[in-house]
Amino acid sequence: MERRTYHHGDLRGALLDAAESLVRERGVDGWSLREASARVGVSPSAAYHHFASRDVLVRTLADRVLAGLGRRMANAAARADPAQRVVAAGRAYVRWAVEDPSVARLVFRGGSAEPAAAVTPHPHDVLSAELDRLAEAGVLSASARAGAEYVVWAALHGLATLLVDGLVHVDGPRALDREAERLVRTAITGLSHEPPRPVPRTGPRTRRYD
Amino acid sequence: MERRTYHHGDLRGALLDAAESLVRERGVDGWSLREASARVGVSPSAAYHHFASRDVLVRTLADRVLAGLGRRMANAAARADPAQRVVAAGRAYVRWAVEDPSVARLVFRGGSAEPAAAVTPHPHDVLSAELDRLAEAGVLSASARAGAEYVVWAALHGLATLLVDGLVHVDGPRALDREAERLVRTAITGLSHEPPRPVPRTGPRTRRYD
DNA sequence: CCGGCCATCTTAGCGGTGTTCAGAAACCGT
DNA sequence: ACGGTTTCTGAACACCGCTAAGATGGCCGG
Repeated sequence: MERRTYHHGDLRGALLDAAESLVRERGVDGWSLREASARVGVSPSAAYHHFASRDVLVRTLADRVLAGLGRRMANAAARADPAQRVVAAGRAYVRWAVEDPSVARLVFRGGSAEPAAAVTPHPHDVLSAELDRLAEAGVLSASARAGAEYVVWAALHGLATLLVDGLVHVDGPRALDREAERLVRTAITGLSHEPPRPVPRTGPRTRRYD
Repeated sequence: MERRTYHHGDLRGALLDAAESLVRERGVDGWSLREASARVGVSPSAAYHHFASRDVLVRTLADRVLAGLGRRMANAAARADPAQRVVAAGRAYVRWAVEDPSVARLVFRGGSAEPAAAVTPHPHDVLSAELDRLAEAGVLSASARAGAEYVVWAALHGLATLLVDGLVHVDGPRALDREAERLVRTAITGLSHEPPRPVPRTGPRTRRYD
């Protein structure tokens, strides 16, 4: 990490980058702020002019990384066969987690830097959008659609975390995709066969990765 | 923490108890081994005669706590209406997590003290048993039954972790139960409407909380 | 009853951590 | 050229996990 000037230029961004590498290499907590500073070529205390604490650094990084997941899901849905959009988004979710488990753990751990963080597009929202399509297409009734994003999200998130934490193991990307697809397919057909409810469901509230 | 003898008697157990309280009070990582030792009334280094490291202490505690969840699920299923057994077990899973989020995070984080830990009954196994009942009752075909534990488990685990990590919020225990029930009902009906597969599915492997 | 053994606990200390704070260094507008 | 401001440094504090060497006292053979 060469540095020709006394002032760094973009120390804040560089620290986030270093932290992301360290998370990837050694896990969410397997590194120190001092180490990240050293990697950037700066004294330990320099970081405190950009982040109030190590924890804020980590949570800011989590926010930054989460947006990438949302984009990946949206892209996957966009380039998929119209009948497969949700499935594609779901597959992207768990693939992302498995490809980079440490970073995924970082994000899943929750706790955002800014409460009103504008993470766009948020995974929850791309799931919601796809389910809206399904409702318009008539495969989901109004009552089944209400809160449906939470059942799909829960299923995906569950598989992703079980894999990422090593609680469950699948061998190979093919099997992984199959499992993710089965999950969202099961959820969708389950929802579509749901007995109609009198009052539209409300479901959980205040989704946030914050 | 009085102590009349120089030797403690059951320092190992006392340390696990102290650690469990500390996890409950301040989160999985919001405490130090020194603090747990002090709470038990013992010098910091005493712990190292019973646990190779702080990490081993924590993972041993996780094992101990996990068995409680399995028992709760089994009990809930046992005392439930026969048609509601899986639902009851699932409800127990997410209730348990929400009632004691820090401890749940501890368990969910994974990593066991002994790889071959005989955690009985394991949550995965009680889910499996209930799905076997459903298969016998004919609501699940053989191909739908194969690997179904992972679908249900993933859904439950996803909701539990989303709640525990504060990524979603439901207000009140009623809403919580409703959500958990919807999840497993959706999964079951989704699985029961699954198009039959030629070869019985294999599904993920090596379930373990270790 | 006693002496010694040995598991158990303690004291002291090492290297490393997050964080603070006073001051040096370089950039920037005038 | 210079003063003010931003940005980084150096030293220090309290605490951490962990180790090594020694004190303590329950226990067992005599």
